[in-house]
Amino acid sequence: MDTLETRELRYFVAVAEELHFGRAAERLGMAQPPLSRAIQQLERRLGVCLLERNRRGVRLTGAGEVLLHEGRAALDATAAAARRTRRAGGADSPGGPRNRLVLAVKAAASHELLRKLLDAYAAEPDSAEIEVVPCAISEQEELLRDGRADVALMHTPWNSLAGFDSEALATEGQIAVLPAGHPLAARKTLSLADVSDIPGLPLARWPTRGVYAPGPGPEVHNQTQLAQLIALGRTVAVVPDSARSWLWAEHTAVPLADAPPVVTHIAWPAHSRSLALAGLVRTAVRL
Amino acid sequence: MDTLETRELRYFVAVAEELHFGRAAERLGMAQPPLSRAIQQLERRLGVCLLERNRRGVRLTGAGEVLLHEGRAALDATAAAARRTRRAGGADSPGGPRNRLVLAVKAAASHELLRKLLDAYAAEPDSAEIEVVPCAISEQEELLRDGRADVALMHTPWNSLAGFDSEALATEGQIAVLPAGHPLAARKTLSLADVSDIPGLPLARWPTRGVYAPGPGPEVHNQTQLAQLIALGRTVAVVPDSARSWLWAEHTAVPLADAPPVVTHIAWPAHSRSLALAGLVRTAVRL
DNA sequence: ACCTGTCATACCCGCCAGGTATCACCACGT
DNA sequence: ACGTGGTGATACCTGGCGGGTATGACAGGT
Repeated sequence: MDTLETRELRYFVAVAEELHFGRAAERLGMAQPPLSRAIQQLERRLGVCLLERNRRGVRLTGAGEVLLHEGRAALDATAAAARRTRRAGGADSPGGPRNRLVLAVKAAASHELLRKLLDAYAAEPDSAEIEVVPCAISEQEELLRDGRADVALMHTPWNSLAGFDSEALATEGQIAVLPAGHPLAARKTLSLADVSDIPGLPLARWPTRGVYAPGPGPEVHNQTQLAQLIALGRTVAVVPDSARSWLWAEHTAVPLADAPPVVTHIAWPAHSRSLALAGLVRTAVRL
Repeated sequence: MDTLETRELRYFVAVAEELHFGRAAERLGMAQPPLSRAIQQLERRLGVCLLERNRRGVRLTGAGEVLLHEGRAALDATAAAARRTRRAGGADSPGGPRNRLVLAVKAAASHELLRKLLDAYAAEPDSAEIEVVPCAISEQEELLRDGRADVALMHTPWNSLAGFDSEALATEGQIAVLPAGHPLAARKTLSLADVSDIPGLPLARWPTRGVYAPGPGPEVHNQTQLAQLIALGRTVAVVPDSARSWLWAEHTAVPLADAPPVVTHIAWPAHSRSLALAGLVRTAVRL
């Protein structure tokens, strides 16, 4: 009577994202009429109008927005249940695959810390196998939520720790990376205001979830591009202190006095009860 | 192919909790054979053995334990989606019911703070209606997770804030409540060690999720009972400072130097994006 | 051996999810 | 005004599967 089925949620989320029954049906691999009917039934069962069908297209109502957000979370949770159960399967078969943890990391971030963590954990008795999955920083939270990863190394303030349990592992300041010859490169320390508006040297822009914020600086999408553009005297960047390890001879790093500190956390789904995870976290906080 | 249906999760959780197909089927309002078949199908689709059926009963495998935990979380999330969508429905109908927030509080805890919060929020422009739901402290997290509540006043260290966003609102120490005539009642301050083992005056025991920890003290399940037993000289209790407001003349409160401080938080589901909630939180942190 | 309690199997039925064909509607062209 | 294309809704049919009843297989307790 009042239990939403996963199928209905999948259907609604597809329609709400496409705002078009035909395209949503195609994405779901089905015909359009049964999809229309399913959504109508969903609205009747919830006693709520989810979509506003006016001529030419569909719009979400307030309740529809709520169901889109909550439904995505619910679908993530069920997908996580399936994935984690599959991975746990066979763990009790004698001599079967070892319990395995999937660790999501932003590529090249905190790799010193990561190396130490992996070495220390592997030395522990009864340690599980760790599969390291490099991904974009904006994907880490999604991976944890839908069960593709069990634990992640995250960096505030870029990652949000909302909804996860976490332990802080390290704190570092931020530096401005300038072309070696630049006048400001001679300074002992700089402020954010100093570097945010240098004439002829705009701050580089990173994509956030695939889209670039508007601004004058060049769009970069990997660290090598950034390094080159700085070396060529075309841009400046603000990065955490540990990025010094990949700087070139043509770069100069100057500490930023007022930039927010970057904190590396180990984070995991709040309800997780895995012994292997607990061991990894214990190892991490002891580093 | 690989999407778990809500129905399957409901079935499995019932079986995993009962560890008995017959009783689980009865609880689900269905016959036992289709339930057996559904679980078998689930195991085949996941490619994982969830239950160990030996003679006489059923036991969970490791994968089964994982699915029980993760499945409960997923079911909570879908139930929350349905409830919150229903409540959001009608909010856009002109002149319809105001947007409403459900606030879960432990009965009688932080009632001074609660009163100030409700008054201050009601004075805000565009404030939503607040429905206050009193409940046991162990139920608050469940209410937030399955959508019966939108926000809660929680108290560390008794509540766990795992999986929620929160803001700390107030910190208070703890006091020992003694019978007025007791020798220790003359002391200016006490330590936990002082009160944990007073001859003839054992610490009262509160239920945690309905069950009492073993121990010598009397079992109490509400504040009036506790007050009376203390007044009769049968027990001692350790409570937060704000509990002074309900003490009797026959009680004496003595501060505890080494008890962990009690922090009152306002907490809400981490993914929540409600404007009304944001307003309430803003009001709360300004108090 | 018997009975008892457990879960699995066999078989049947009715419902509903999904497909196809079509309609109703509106915004466009001209 | 009139087609025309593209939208979501309706009508109707069918197959699969979720669910019920009856029964089997098997292990313990007596």
